[in-house]
Amino acid sequence: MNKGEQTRIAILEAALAQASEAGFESLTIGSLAERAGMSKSGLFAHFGSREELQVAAIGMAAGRFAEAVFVPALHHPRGLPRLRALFDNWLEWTVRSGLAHGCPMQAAAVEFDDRPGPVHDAVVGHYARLEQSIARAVELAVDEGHLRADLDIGQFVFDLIGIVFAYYHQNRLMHRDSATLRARTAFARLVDAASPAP
Amino acid sequence: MNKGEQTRIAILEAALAQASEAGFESLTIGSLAERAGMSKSGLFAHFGSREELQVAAIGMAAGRFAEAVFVPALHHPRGLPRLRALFDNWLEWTVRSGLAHGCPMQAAAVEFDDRPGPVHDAVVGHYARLEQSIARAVELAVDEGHLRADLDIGQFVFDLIGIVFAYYHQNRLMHRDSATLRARTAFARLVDAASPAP
DNA sequence: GAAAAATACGAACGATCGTGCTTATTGTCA
DNA sequence: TGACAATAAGCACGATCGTTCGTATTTTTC
Repeated sequence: MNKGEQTRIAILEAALAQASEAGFESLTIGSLAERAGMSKSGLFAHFGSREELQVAAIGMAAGRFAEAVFVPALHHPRGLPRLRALFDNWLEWTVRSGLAHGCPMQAAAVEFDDRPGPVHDAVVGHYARLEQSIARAVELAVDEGHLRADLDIGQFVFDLIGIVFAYYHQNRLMHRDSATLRARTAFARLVDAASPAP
Repeated sequence: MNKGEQTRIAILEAALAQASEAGFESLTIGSLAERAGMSKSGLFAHFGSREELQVAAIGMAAGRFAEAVFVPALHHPRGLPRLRALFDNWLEWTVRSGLAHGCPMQAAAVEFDDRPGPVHDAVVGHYARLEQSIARAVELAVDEGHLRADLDIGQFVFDLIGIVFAYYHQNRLMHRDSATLRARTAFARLVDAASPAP
């Protein structure tokens, strides 16, 4: 690998850590350079602008997310087991990826939900792909007969997103230890309501 | 009312609009002064620091929230009707309060979930009171016999938060028109599962 | 209406912002 | 190893950041 690429990765690594702690708006060239142990101009040369840096960081986060959530879930058999794995990985992915201070993607989602531009588009794209992948996994569970054939998949995905977001809120902001149990309980109820009639 | 107080309110009004559009981190003295139509120093004099301004803005948002969500809900009979009103108002409160670009409280929650300080504490305090008020409304619904006596109220509140957060995500970031219907469907299912056995 | 108090402004501060340049250092390949 | 390309640093820029201070203006009070 080129030297340039690996420092670029190191920079984005630092950027994700920073974004996890204090949001994407806190991604300034100066503070990031200090964290990465290099000069402002040296860091800046890897990206044409701050905005491109932010977009690259979003892409990096999306890659990490896929690695931590989707890849390991593929080792579980399709259907409900894989769906469960997806859910569990989704809950724990920030911690498992060394981003213990919150999901950077969620931070970007809130900060850029109404600011058009490449960063906004990157975030929307990530969540669109995420929703689609989840929907696909639910579809497989229906095909396998693990879930009802007449299930409203879009509604199922909506409910799932709600559980995860509530979990992050209760866990990260409110520091409620009960969050994990609550999320699992909610998931169990969701699956139960979507199960085939006996 | 003092002249000072009313300009202070006007400033905080502008601050909420700004925070709704681009988050609390974007609340700079300069841009806010321009939006409020006064000088930086003149604006600054109303608050000892930027942090105090942010805390005051959180307080203002909390007040607006209570006005838009809780006060009108009290006009509905206690129990399920009031709970429904709370839910509906919660979904629509930003639009109804002129903060059409997103919930400033949610922005603050994500931006300050891991940054200790007065702003963090203010946000946590708001959500703690919010949870408690919702829990009280659920409790009343149980007392009225509208919901099961053995209902896990904490879990119910968790689920409700999830629905609202998923709604804001789908509505504001993803611009899905289906978000409202999805949220209402999820709420109906939540209430149904919590209803007394027939 | 005059005196006192509250409020707003203008200018300036050191620091940091994002972003260009130019120069040195380093890595890569013939 | 030498030549060339890639990468990092140094420095400087205009702008803006939060904040302070002295002064002008307005509001309140007597």
